[in-house]
Amino acid sequence: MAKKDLPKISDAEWKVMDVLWLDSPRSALEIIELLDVKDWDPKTVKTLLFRLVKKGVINHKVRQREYLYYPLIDKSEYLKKESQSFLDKLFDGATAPMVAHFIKSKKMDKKEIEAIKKILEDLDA
Amino acid sequence: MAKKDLPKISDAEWKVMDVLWLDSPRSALEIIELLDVKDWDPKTVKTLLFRLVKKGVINHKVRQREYLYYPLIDKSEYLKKESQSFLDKLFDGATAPMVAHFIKSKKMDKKEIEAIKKILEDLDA
DNA sequence: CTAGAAAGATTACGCCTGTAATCTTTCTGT
DNA sequence: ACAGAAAGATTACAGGCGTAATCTTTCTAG
Repeated sequence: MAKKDLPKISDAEWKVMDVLWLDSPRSALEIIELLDVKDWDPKTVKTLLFRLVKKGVINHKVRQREYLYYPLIDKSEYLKKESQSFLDKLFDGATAPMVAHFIKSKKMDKKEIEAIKKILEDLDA
Repeated sequence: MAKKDLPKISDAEWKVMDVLWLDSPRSALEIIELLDVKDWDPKTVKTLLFRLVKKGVINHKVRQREYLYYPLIDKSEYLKKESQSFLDKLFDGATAPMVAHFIKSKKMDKKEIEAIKKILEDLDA
């Protein structure tokens, strides 16, 4: 289970993946419309899809004369990987200080704070 | 106070900055020795320093025939910026789910958990 | 059946990055 | 005073990325 070989996904590619992770398969057209980035040329999105296929992150099957794209790798894999490198790079791998940073800087409302407390309590159990 | 114009720092440059943020000013030689990355050619580090100067992230003053480098921008500025984009990209800006992700996936020890609880308690006060 | 539209495939292009090598200037030791 | 070392400055170079434009193939409307 060598999972270090996750292909790298660039920021722009990530936005495309977010659409596919939400629901798939999707045609190129659908993806273009569902993207939160509205000012990309359709050609640009096609390029990103092409690169993602080449990298082995997604694949497509044919429906008539267009493709339906779908992810080959779970978002959770990438979440784990990206979270880890974020943690390592900015907080030298130490979780608590990182969490502290966010808690202190992001001014969460009561509800969010309670949600986190709940999670912590459950850990104890 | 437009602070959006923080120059971008690459991963390799970040490692150099970590040394300077820890303590400065430092000569190129000192930086090379203090880096946790040991297999970089000294030339590589010089290049990174050069680029950082060009970007306006650090500066240097002359001591005899060598330079002493020091940061012009606080680490906290970059922490804020990078944390925010991490949060936006992976968790759509929602802090609580992000924190939950780390708490659940990172298996912190008792002490870390207590530390975070403490921070949360203090918020309430 | 044919011309234009629409999908996908290929190519483009400049900037950033990682990773140095080479060139230039300036000390330093003999 | 001069040669070699050492710092910094400039140049290199391939691969990734953002952002498309162009080329090719294939449908579809008349």
